[in-house]
Amino acid sequence: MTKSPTKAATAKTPKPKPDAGGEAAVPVSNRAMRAAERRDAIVEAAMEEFIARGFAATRLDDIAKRAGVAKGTIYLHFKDKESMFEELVRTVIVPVVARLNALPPPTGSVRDLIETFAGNFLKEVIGTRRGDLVRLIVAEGPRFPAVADFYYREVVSRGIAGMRALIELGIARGEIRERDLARYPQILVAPAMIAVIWQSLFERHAPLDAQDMLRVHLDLIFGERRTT
Amino acid sequence: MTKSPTKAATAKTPKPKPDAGGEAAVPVSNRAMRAAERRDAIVEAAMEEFIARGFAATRLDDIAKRAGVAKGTIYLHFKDKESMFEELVRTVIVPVVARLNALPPPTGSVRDLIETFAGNFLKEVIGTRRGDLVRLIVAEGPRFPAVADFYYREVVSRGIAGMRALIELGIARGEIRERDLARYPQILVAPAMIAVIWQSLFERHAPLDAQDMLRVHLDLIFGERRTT
DNA sequence: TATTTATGACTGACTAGTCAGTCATAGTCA
DNA sequence: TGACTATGACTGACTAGTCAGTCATAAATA
Repeated sequence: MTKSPTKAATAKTPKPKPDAGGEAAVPVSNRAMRAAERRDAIVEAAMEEFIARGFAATRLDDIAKRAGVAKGTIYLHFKDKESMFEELVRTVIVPVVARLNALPPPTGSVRDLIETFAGNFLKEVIGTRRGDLVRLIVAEGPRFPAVADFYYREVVSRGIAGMRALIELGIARGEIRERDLARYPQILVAPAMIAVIWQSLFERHAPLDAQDMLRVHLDLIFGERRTT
Repeated sequence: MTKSPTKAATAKTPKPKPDAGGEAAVPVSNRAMRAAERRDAIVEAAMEEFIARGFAATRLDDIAKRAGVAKGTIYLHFKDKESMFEELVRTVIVPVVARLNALPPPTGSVRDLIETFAGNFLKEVIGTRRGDLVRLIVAEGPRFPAVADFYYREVVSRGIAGMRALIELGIARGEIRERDLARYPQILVAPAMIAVIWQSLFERHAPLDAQDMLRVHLDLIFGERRTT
């Protein structure tokens, strides 16, 4: 994504930048647009590299090369490697949170709600780049309190609160038996997190059918299986 | 640190005198003994540093200093930084696995067995150095296939197999309703893993009563709470 | 042309790994 | 037993290399 067809071809390109055809929308100045494009390319490249090598072992030269940009350009957008990492996490996570917040169409049973949510999670996180980001946060969190704080505030605490609300609704409606579950929404989420980590580490040893696993887990919580 | 004669300054063994006689059994030569001691000191120091900083950001100089040893000494025991890391993981994990293998005294209900197991896990892993090691493996696994392989082979696959056996026993005895659980022992273990990670990352934001959480989870699996 | 933006060669700090030399200990002999 | 030699564990200064961050210069843009 954002691979932006153009500049990708190394900085070498003499820039056949005719823009003749009218390049569609040019909302901001052409210049600002290209700058934003570059920033995105850098973020994407950095994400790739950080996930693959971790913070300390990632070289800015590699990020620059992958982004098709000179190293100095990175410093036009970010103060240093560390703050780049922190901003990166924010940049990638914020839209996901926004999407999840706009989720619940209050229809059907609580189980349906949660199942929909799990489906989205499955599609959008487990086994994707974003899943790897989660693993990266787990990995680097202790060395980046700012990242851990941010992640807790924006993702974990909200997620826990949302899940708790759903659980309480489920209890009130009689869908969920175990009343103590509301005290530990982590239990509801745990298998999904495990699936994320499993895919990163052990997929090649023993592939995991995350979807099916989550279904079994929901059966456990909501009682007997609902007829599919 | 002042090279002076008593460089042994580390807590490790002032060892002012070899005292030939006393010391009951001195099976190996004094020399070999001290070498082994040093190796242990290095392993311990390396564990500390790797957990705190991750593989790439850890300096061998720091490990040496913490172990009270010169840098060159490390290379008498390990080929290089990478294989030191790998051996370290083995060294720390093997005894734990050994202990777990010698565990189940086949008494009581399946729930009792699992509860005992969870209690041990709580005491020995969650919130301890070993828990941090687990997080470290999650963090570095993708960059150290050898470590991930080892961990999968020695810990994960055995743990999953063991849990599956317990679950099947529980189903056979009618203690566990959800038959599909046997296909995903991960579900049984997930909250414990989450607890490990939570303690590492979010304890200061929101402390987690892991013991209580695991109890609730078992209630979920085994049906109504058993009278404590 | 003047100004803004991008480049990449360069620098300086830092570190994994080496190795010639030291010295406590084990071994040998008178 | 005491003296003398051999061993090899240990040391730490050093080398060769790496990489984050800088900045003079070039390119693009207005």
